Amino acid sequence: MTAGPDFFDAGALVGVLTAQPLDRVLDYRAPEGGCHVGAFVEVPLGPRKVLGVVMGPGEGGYDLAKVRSIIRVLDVAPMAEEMQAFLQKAADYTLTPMSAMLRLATRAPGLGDPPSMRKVYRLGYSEPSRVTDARQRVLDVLEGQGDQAFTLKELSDEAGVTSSVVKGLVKQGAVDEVDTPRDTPYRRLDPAHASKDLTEDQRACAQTLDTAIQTSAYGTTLLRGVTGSGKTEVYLEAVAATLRAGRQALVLLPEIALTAEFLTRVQERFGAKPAEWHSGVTMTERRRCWKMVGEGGAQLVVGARSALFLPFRDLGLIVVDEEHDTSYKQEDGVLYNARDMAVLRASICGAQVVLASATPSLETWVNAEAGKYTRLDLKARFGVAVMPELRAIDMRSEDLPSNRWISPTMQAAVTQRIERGEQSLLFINRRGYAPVTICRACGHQVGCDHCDARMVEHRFQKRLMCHQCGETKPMPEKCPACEVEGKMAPVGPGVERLGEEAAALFPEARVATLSSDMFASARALKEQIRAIAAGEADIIIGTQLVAKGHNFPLLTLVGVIDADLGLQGSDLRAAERTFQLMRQVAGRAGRAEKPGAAMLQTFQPEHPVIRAILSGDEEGFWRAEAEERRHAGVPPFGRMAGIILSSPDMQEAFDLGTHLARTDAPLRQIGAQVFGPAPAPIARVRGRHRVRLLVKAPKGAALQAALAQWTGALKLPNSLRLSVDIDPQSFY
DNA sequence: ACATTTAGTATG
DNA sequence: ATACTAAATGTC
Repeated sequence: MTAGPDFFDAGALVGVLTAQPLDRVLDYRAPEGGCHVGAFVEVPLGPRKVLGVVMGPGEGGYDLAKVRSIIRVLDVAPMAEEMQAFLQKAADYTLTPMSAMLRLATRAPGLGDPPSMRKVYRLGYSEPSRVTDARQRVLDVLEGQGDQAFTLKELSDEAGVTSSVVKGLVKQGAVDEVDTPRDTPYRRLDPAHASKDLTEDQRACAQTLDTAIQTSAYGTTLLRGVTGSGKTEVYLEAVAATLRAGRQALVLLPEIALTAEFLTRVQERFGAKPAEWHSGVTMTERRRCWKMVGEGGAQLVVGARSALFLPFRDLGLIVVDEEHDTSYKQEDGVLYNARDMAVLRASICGAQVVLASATPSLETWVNAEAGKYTRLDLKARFGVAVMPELRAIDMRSEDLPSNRWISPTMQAAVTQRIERGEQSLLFINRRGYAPVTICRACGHQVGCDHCDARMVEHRFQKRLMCHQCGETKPMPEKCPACEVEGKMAPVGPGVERLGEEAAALFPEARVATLSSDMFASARALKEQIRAIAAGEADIIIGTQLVAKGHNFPLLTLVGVIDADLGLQGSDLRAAERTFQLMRQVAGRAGRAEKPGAAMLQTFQPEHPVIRAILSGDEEGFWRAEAEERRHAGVPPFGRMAGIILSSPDMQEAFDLGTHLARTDAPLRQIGAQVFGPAPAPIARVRGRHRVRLLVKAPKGAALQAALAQWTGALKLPNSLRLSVDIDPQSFY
């Protein structure tokens, strides 16, 4: 109980932030024994007991007779000053109440539980009467790990014996059974356990990262390298350097499905598995992870984006693997981009960030070009990869009935593969239901008269609507550009529809469909992928999912059904996404010795993006795309925000949106424009209709302040909810 | 008249 | 969030 400016004696007035959605600090009296700033506490709130954190001295100004007392200080590591600063800055940036940030940062069950005990096992002092094989393995494991304690499960698994073998040794005193607090430290990771032989290239990159880590200062590095170039080995060396420096490391992965494989690699490199943090982890394990991260009993955490809000004590490195992946953007609740928040957190606590990707996001590429990030390029390990033959199929000259998507040219190419016993992949770059209206004669897409966006068909109203500004018009009979009649068609083939078409076109072929919403579990999906790799399908139909680093040795043709869907207009990142997908998918075709080909069906073969993809000029693509965005004043050369209004009543949400759009004075003040209201990217969530406004502001503008002023003036009815999405990712 | 659902409000 | 109160609606 040290006194000091951050300590409050029993009965002193302190300010406590609770995880309840009251966006202010409430006054309480310090408990028996006093408390420090940052202490996690249990406080009475109305009739309930809730979790809170001591923020500082109380504000006063509230009837002192009504101030209640903190019930107790919880038995967890207090919130570090850096963590508090991080949450505050993240709250300010994303315009999220601090209470919501605190909730994010305390998403572990049973934090307030009294400490309970569990049994762990260590090497004992007496010899066992009979040393069987199984018993010897148990003793070997314990001897190999020094003074490390194992749970019964960890020990028996590691030794490959049943728990009764361990229990037998306990009875004889050869193994010690000790009661310890329930949440035990994770096994130590040994940075020297099994250093891999790195290539010259990898070693150079690892060396640069090592040097950066030794500065103990903030810095961000873009680590570029195609699949198979050994990015993982390089950043695992950065993890090793961090562990040697005695600091903690965090590796963020975009998909839970990929963590199991990654954990194995960590174990091979460091001799033990790291802590894990994602939605699939059990409650008990979550609590252990949270507590141990705070106490320093976890050196490395592998997890999903929310792991960024764990209470690290001394975080020295954050790796964001596949940094361009869109799943880093949280799309409901607190809206944040984990990649950007990683950089923010690192800059506060003096950590290094490694952004790893084969196809970085444009934001990251621009930051690297500007010198804000260090850039490291890994060359392909096995010499220059053989690029597949790339060509466009001009859909304007293909003879194709409406509602058919596989062109005769594509069909011929697939037939050829089937005859040769090779596989074809038909790829759809489509997310959600977002049809585009296109003229099948000239390729013209119907655009909005007021915006840069193209119009999409609205299912209920049988009209075209601009999802940027909400403008509608009837579906035109003839093409506004080439005047041909009856060729206007909504484009939007689904995976299922494409699967049916393939089955009809190739009745003798085995068609496998890969779509994330078609599998109940990650396991079922993995099994399907394994079966395909083994040659149990002739034609694979897939979405983004197949672009994610699977190896199909028999695959020699990739056909992109709708290369245009992503291009032009409604999504500012669409060109970038299309490009990234093509690069990944093209790399997929013909990885083994058989030569591969990629074909893109397009109505716009002269489009710069299609041309850049076909020519394979990566840097050229980024430069051209950056230039276009600079001209348009959109991210990263301008700022954007979305305002999402949700209500059970669509009209109510629209009305408020219209009202907001009319009272945009605070935004005009900073030179920002408002578009909308229009249906939000996800127009209905749990029975609530969602309407969105888009705000576009110049780069230097004080966007958050203006938005706060703008939306703060409203008094919302209970049924309506408003949330602000800074740097939105979805535009459909 | 009473129970049941719904909307609104306060929480130190 | 959540527990409570007040108001509105429904049932016997």
